[in-house]
Amino acid sequence: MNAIAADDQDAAPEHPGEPCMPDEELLYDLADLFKVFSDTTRIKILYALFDTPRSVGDIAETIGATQSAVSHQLRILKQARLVRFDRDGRSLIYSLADDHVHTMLAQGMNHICE
Amino acid sequence: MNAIAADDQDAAPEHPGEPCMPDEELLYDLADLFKVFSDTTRIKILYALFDTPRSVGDIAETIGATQSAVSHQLRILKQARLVRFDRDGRSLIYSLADDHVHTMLAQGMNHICE
DNA sequence: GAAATACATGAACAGTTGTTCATACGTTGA
DNA sequence: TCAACGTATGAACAACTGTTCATGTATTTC
Repeated sequence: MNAIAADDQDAAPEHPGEPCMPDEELLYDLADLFKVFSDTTRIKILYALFDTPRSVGDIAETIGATQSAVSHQLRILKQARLVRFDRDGRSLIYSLADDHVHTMLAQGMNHICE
Repeated sequence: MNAIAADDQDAAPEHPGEPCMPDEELLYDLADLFKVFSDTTRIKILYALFDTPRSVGDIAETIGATQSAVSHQLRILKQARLVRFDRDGRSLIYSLADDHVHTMLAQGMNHICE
């Protein structure tokens, strides 16, 4: 579910002060987005795909997790539109959905290593 | 620190900017950082403080939560160094720790509203 | 077609998380 | 000092999350 509040535009952003308080639903979506990044397995998957598209089995081997666990987490990453996949024979080749994901990861890492 | 994967089999660093697979511990820290942003109450608190330092009671009233719940979450935000506080009489005035927090929130919101 | 491969999915379980309730702590003003 | 206020904290509980195990589905090869 990726519902975006369509009927709520708060004040104009663009200052050291953002709008006061975004719509409740938007805040839920924001929390949900961060939640996807908040698990180690999913972070590992994202980093495994950082610059290399991989099959599910490849991911599992790379990060040292079972195929099932990876598949479960890929479902969540897919729902959040953080990864996408193409078919190659019987394999599904996953990759990061767009550069936004790179940015989010880099931003977080940047904060950690300040 | 700048720890790169220790026991990685193969690596193909081609993307400008980031290593292939960071150290396990760093990935845990990264997941933990995102985890702090992954709760609605904490997101509300951060937005309540986005451009206005506030006391605990003020925060609670602003976001519509109990004082206790807010205090519990502030402890987590403090531990993550996302907020700081100054004393004013018997009140504790909380504010965002630094601009990194603004950036993280904005980045996430940016992704949501793409 | 059947077997094999690659992946997805459901149920169940343990571990974690956030809230409420009650209470303790610390500061202020009389 | 004491009472009142603002905040922190611990325990308990319900809700959620991620893993494993078993099985199902889809695609390819024989």
